[in-house]
Amino acid sequence: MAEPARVSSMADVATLAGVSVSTVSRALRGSELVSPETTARVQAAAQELAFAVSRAASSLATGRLNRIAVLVSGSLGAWFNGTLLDVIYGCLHRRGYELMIFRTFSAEDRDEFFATLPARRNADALIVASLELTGAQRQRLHDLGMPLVYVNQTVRGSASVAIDDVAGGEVAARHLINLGHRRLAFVRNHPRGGHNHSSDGRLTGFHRAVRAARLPTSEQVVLSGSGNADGERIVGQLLAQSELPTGLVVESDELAFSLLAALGRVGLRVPADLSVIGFDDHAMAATFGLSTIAQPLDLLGHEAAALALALVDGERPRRRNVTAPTELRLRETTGRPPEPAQPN
Amino acid sequence: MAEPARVSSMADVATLAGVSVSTVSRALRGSELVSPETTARVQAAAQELAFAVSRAASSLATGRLNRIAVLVSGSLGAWFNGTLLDVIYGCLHRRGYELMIFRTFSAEDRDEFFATLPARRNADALIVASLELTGAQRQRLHDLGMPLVYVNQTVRGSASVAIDDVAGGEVAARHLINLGHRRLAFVRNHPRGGHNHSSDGRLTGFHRAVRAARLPTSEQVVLSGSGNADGERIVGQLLAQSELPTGLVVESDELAFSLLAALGRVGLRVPADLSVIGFDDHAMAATFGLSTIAQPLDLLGHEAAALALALVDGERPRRRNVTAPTELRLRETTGRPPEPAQPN
DNA sequence: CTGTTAGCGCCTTCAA
DNA sequence: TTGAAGGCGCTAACAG
Repeated sequence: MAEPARVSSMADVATLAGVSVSTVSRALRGSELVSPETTARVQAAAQELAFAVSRAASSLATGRLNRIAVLVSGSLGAWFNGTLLDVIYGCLHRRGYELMIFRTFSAEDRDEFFATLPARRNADALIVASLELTGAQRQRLHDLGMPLVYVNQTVRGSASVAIDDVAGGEVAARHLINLGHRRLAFVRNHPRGGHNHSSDGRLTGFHRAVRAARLPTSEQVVLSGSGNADGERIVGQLLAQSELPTGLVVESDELAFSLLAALGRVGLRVPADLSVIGFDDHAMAATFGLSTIAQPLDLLGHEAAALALALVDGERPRRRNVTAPTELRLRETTGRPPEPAQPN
Repeated sequence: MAEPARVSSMADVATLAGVSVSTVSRALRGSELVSPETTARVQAAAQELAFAVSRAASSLATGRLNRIAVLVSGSLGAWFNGTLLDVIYGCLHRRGYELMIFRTFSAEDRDEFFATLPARRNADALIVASLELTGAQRQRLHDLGMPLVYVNQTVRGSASVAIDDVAGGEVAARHLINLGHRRLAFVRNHPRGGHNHSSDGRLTGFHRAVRAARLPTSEQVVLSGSGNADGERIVGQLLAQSELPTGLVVESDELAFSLLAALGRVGLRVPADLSVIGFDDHAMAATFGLSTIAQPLDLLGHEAAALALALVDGERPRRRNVTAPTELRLRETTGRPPEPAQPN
């Protein structure tokens, strides 16, 4: 940049408007203390210079960053992350807050985050989204001394917003059972080592429904891939069964899509031969007619943002731990099982 | 927050380490001027206090924000935005830069952005991603006096990274023509009023291929929906034709998915009755076997970030206008036309 | 209603 | 190799 092209600051605006810097500061923030004429003059000057406040300087002076950090795991392009961030962005923007993103892919990323704590002193609050954390890590976040909100994860002593994965998994399975299915499978995904609370919860719900219906446990199976595109592998496991399950409860829609495509390739018809229900209500679920358990990302995002902002404002929100409802969204991939249910 | 829980600053670290603030500042940034022992002592103190630098203060002092802003249009969860942001985030993070997002949905959002210019003085550079701008708006961005990089949009006098939409559209159509198709349709999307350069370019390429092959122009049609989920409507337009096209070039994969689902519903088989090729190589394209023209988002993101960083560092990058290649990705939705091509 | 005066926490001279 | 001093641009008292 040959010519630094000095960008105007409040001092320039002040000079142009013929007032002091303080007045500019007040006027631009709409203080009642400034006369309408002065305010107008200041605004005109600011406009003319295309002046924009330096948030860095302002933050330094006030101690408020006007920025909320969100820690996510996995690609920003992943459906869950992208959608959640979008909702949160909207809420924050409306309130004059910025969104700051921290992404972690690997355990190393996580370690780096916890070693450097970049959110500290650089955001007014931290939202932790769907991230599996160790106890020590949670403690460290707690010790940060900044407002903290967890999404899809309930942590003692911290604010949180989450869906009930167990209930969702239970409804998914129960709905198939009520349609007459007797042999079910739960399909899950075991990515890059480590637990996944959501997945675990959904499976727990699945088992609960199976038990409640007194279905023979031996006929209910759990299939697992190692990625959301692992449909082929799962179909392989499926076809290896002595008797094919007629209903599949899939941990997530993304995995269900892959499965659906793989089923189509081997000629299994859905739902004629096999019913499939996903989980999430991914944007593409409606397009492809996938029955699913909808997760209210809108609500999760809104509540998370609202909680964060409330905590920043020093409020004690009435409900620090919000549970958002899931909902069965029936479409075209689930139906009655192929043969009449045989009474065992 | 009952107890403000004063978070430690450099002064605290300095006290604990028994040195001056300047030394802490230098040590923490790895200055060669500080003795190894002192550095170690400072680091230990910082560690103990869980100290993190206030970027606001640091920015104010240096005049560098260490932050790049990205202006996008539409949801952060949209495939293009999410994926691009993810790539850019990675590049920036590696270089110690933050990502700051500005999202615009509507014309009003855009107006707000241009009225308040929030990126000004709050980021070191601005990346404008796939956004249709008026001349006045581009001028205003230019006048911002900050490094500017456009993605998928070429602007005179500014750095840019873009794919060749025309070439992509041409290849898509040509490939169908070479497979024997004679009646083609281009399927596009006319969202919330206004042009779309990408779409226009792809259509231009389509026409070019048609002309080069000397296909009867009257038999090539353009179908259009008003949203990426408008497959049904397009199938309606399709079935209203006196003679069905056998090959469909669809402006984007997302629209193609919706179309594919709608075609399935009316019983049209792909590619037996109809070939479909999309554009983008959306994450789901591989899953569903959609043939498509791949857009190298990775490359676009990397180059955009690299250009922005280079400009921030005052470098004159050799290539200010990068064109990224598209690539035909053949999968299962395109094949030979149903009947033998009839020589006109 | 407006101006003056001090910092906010860090980085960068300049001295030592 | 380290410390002291000043200032980045803004806001928040405190005067007037």
